[in-house]
Amino acid sequence: MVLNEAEEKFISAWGAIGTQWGINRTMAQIHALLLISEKSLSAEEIMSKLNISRGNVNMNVRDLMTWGIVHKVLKFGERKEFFTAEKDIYKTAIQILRERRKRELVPILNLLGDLESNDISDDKSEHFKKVVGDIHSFGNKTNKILDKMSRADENWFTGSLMKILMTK
Amino acid sequence: MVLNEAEEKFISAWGAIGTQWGINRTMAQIHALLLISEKSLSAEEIMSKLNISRGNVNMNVRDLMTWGIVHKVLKFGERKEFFTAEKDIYKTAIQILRERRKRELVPILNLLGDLESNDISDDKSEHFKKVVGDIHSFGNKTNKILDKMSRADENWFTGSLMKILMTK
DNA sequence: TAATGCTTTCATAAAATTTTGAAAGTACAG
DNA sequence: CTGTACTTTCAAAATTTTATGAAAGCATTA
Repeated sequence: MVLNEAEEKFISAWGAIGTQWGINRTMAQIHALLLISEKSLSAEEIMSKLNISRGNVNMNVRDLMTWGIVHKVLKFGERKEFFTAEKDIYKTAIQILRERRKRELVPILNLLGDLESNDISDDKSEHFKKVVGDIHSFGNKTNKILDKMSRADENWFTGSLMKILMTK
Repeated sequence: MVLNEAEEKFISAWGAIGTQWGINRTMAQIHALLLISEKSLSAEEIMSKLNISRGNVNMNVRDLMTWGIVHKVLKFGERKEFFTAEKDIYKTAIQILRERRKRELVPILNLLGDLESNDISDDKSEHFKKVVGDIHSFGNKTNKILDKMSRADENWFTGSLMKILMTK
């Protein structure tokens, strides 16, 4: 149960990219492994292919499931649980976009709103208000765009948006 | 030389968001501090406002400069160096987009290309080839879109793109 | 009910990242 | 050239994050 060179390179690269984007390496590697596995894998198999502990697999697989890009698969007659990754890369990307928007962008927009409305402090300078206002406004626009994008279909993304951009 | 409550909240939040996106907390906080400082600040001032060491300031400020979102300011008659952040949040976002594309997306596209062309390993399955191919193709499209976007002007982003998306 | 086969938890260990601060480096002024 | 006012470096310390694995939990089967 060993990975070949190409598979290893792919998994390593996925892990490295994940790290740069604030995702823990092992979680990204499990995702990569499940992507390139045609069949769903058991915890046992993930452990042995990536050489990691049971607890580590359990935690990271569950985390991947909260992102909605890995799913549990139950096989008839098998007591064990198996896991599989969404294989459509477009769907995967949209799902990550959607989750990050919800988990990270929305909360900071709320905070910026608070900073603007609440009179937390009297000595807020005009400059501070402007910076916060600008970021809030830009963030709101981005939020709307991402929200729409996450509802658009793939054809729109690779077709219309591409054309609009490329003919500019 | 103390920050008020609103300023502290803003800086903390910026640091927290940075962390989630793979940027070290202090670096993000220095950026936030420079954003809300109308005047450029010396290393000394950053140290005392954020309560961090000289070395830490030096390393992170230099890193922020490599991202092109913080700049050195020299004042006549002053031996000291001062630092300032780009205050236009749109320009800042585009600059970060541009750098991440260059530093992170381009290298992974190169690797995916290698995995496809080189015969690194004989036993590459059809499924593996498909996954790598799909990701490569999606990555290439995204790369082109981001490249174009990073050249577009703000009006296009907040005007045209918005309209296109909102009327869908 | 007890044994079995598996999943989950979580305190502790290990690893990775970040921070410190003293020493070395640099450049300018006198 | 020497002193001064700064900046930079980097080994070691502190902190944060991640991983381990044994024990507890939970169904199912005998």
